[in-house]
Amino acid sequence: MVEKIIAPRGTSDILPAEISLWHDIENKARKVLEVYDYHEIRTPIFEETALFVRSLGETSDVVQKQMLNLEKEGLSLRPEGTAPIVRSYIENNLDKKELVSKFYYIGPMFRGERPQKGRLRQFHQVGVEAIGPGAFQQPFLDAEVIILAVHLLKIFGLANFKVKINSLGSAQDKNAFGEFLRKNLNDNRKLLCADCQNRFDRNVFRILDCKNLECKTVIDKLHFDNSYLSKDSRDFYADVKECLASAGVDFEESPKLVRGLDYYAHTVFEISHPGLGSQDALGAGGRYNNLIGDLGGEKRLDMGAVGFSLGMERVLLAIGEDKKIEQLGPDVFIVTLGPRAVDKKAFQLLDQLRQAGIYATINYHLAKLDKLLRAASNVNAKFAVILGEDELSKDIALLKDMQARSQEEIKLTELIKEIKKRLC
RNA sequence: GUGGGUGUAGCUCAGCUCGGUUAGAGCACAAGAUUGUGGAUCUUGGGGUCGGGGGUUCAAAUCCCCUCACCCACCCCA
Repeated sequence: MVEKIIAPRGTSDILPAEISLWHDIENKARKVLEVYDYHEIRTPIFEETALFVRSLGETSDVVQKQMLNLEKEGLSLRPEGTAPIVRSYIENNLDKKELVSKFYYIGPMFRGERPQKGRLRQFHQVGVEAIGPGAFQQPFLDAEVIILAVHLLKIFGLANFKVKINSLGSAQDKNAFGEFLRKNLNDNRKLLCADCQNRFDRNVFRILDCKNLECKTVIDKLHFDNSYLSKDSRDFYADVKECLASAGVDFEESPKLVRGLDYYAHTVFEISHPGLGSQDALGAGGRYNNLIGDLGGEKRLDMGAVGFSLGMERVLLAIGEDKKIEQLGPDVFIVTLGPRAVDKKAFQLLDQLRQAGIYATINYHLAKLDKLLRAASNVNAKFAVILGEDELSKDIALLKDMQARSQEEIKLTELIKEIKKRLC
């Protein structure tokens, strides 16, 4: 007995039956993204491990336990899209070549987590990054990116999602925020769960979205007054909110919103959907000005950068089964009844139809007429062309409209013209 | 990485608690009723390493151990 080889854990095949859903959201996404002046970039699926260690943070869980390393030393499959794009931006000197760099990407990401609903080891993201010097520190870019994310989700047919935003402030403010948390949580430190005891030193922000009930009550007692934000940061945040409001984006301020990746500062946001269960984030993003310098870009240029990514599997989950796009069937299903399964003239006709750009297929096996018509009906064919021995001897075909259930004899020489006419 | 659940026909599942002839149902598929006209009905039929491996037993889908995969939650995140 030969041992069966199965797909690796946490991966799944996207079969032809469901690919139209993917094409649909990819096509819609590309159209909207181009309208917003974002352009596709394709970076490698794997990178130097050091790239992610430096950008995501050595202590982040993604780096510590979720990275899929390749056997070739020092390489890892990309767990996210931002760091590779920043790497490419710097490596290709785009900061010197263009004032404005607005990228989008669509593709697979990899994380070695235990699979769950809405969480795979190979998953797909569509995301954007807007990077540039000087002017790119404007708050309208934060707003633009959030508006774009919302626009995409709406175009995908989603409505029931929630946008939460927060500001972590500048790098200094973020430190102050951390101090603020440590100071105010210190008295109740013993009430926190074991995980949070750990987080207190390692990454105090993570305590804010702990699901433990004890921790939640402690956190709810905290009073967030943005006092740790500088005046500039507060103004910046206010501008972002104003832009969003005037664009009609329905958002909710969430002072407890923090992100797990180290590189975020200033604006952070997250879009969640109630139908997704425990992994309810459709997408998330924020501002990461410092990452460019941290990865070796020129600090003197005072870079600005902001972006987001959406999880495509989660988008599809949210869209739900009921929205399944109907499979488009062939325009023409040729039914041949000759002694051999496929008659030569029928095959020629098939080829001519295809050359004319008409979606056509044929029965490749010999069967009775009723079975073949049933087959044509099962694949949603618009027309059946019946070519039996009678028809072939007279150089005609029976053109059958599958929906109207009507049929008529057409000369073979005029068949393609007639089909074209009817398809219009 | 931790906890719980599930795995039986192409699909959805029953059977397992309490071991016992040839492991079932619905849907799907195939043949026929209808020798060249599709979505209905009826009849008949093909299909199974019971996830995999090991153990207990006269006997295992059923009990025990190991393992793999999926699902849900934790963790983390898209």
